[in-house]
Amino acid sequence: MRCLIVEDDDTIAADLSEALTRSGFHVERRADGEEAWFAGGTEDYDLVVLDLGLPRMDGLSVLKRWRSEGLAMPVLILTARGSWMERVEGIDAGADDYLPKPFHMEELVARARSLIRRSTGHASPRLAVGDLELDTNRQSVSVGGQPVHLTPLEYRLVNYLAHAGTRVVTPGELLEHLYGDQDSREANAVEAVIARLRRKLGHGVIATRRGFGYHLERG
Amino acid sequence: MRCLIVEDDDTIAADLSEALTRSGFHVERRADGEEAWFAGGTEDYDLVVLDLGLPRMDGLSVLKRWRSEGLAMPVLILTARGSWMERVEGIDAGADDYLPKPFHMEELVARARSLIRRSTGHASPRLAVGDLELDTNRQSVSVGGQPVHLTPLEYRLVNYLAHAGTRVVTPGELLEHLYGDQDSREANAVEAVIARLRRKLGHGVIATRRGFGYHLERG
DNA sequence: TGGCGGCTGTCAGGGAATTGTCAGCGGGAT
DNA sequence: ATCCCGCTGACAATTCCCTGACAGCCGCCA
Repeated sequence: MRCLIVEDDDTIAADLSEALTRSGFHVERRADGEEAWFAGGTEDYDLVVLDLGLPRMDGLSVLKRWRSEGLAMPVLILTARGSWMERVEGIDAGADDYLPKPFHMEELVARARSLIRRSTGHASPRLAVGDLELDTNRQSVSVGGQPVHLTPLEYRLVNYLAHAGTRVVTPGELLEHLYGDQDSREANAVEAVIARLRRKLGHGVIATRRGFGYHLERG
Repeated sequence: MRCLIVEDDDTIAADLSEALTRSGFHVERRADGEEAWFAGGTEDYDLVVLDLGLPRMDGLSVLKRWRSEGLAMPVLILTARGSWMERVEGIDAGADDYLPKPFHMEELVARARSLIRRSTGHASPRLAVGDLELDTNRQSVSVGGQPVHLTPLEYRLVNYLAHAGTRVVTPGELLEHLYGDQDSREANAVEAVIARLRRKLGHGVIATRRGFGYHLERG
């Protein structure tokens, strides 16, 4: 984990650096706002600890500029004790956390870890088999990078096939999973959906094993 | 956004409720730990505000139980002033934030919004999806630079969609997060709001995925 | 207190997308 | 060659969604 400390006071910076290093961060430090802004935009940090009172460009401006440039790394700001307005401003500017000075190093480290924990794990769950890509979060499907519009039933079928990987799935299995079996459709229903899917996805995606069932074509 | 307040003091709870409601949350409240634990496990909240001193089960235990059950919603705990040990414990138990009592409502609201941002993967308080721009600090919405006047309910819906990015949101999800589902509206209520929104925002902003739900149009 | 206006839930009608069924066709397997 | 399984286009029923109208509710102001 790579951490940027933005702090003009040498003593505090050294303490921060030591505590964070000890808990496993690779630490870099900038002492003024402009340098900090540049570093944050150029390098890729997992966490920024930002003091608000800085030479050349104050912390809030640095933060706002980062956010308006679309930089999303977690930022923990250090504020003066008791000045809650400052904290509100910081949060409104896009800070993820603040810590009033003076603070205990244990607390800083705890919050740093908490921020890291939060910021990771926002990946959207995706499945890919061959040319087919399926984003289960957005419930969208694409083939060779091209998004394809699917109806709910079509999506459910592809979803099931994708979860099966390249295993062969029988029509009966599909019937059961698409309709839940209580009101049974004619067996042909599945074939019809498959046909519509092939028209949309192209004919190289869903393969038929005559007598057995269907499976997705491996890449 | 749906928020659970866990607080045994009626006055504080009422103040919290009012402030959060005003800034666009649907608020529910529980007064003791056990009820809170149950509600948190049963319903789907976007945020929990948790007091530590509670009847029947204390706040930290509630929080730990939630986390051990795999519930990941953001939790903001209210702690006694100055007891930093309590704060560290809270964070270790899985809290995402804390606020020492007494506090200013503005700060609570700012932190609540910040937590929502973080949990939905947004850094800036200004969300932009396609032509739509939403300022969570000012609770204002504009399309293509033109400010649009929205009613509270309309704002809450757009707010929820914007935090979801371009993910497809089902009507049921909207129903739950806008109203909570204790008093369930007819499903049509959501459609009605969507229709009114489209009249105001234009018809290229909110897209329908028939059979799935709604999502904002990407830029 | 009473009227007024804004907000929001409900209802009913209509239009469009979705999907099950059917019948005919084609192509592999034996 | 023949049989059978599976494919496909057409069609109809159904489901889903949009919209305008209306009414209840609440807060505001005279």
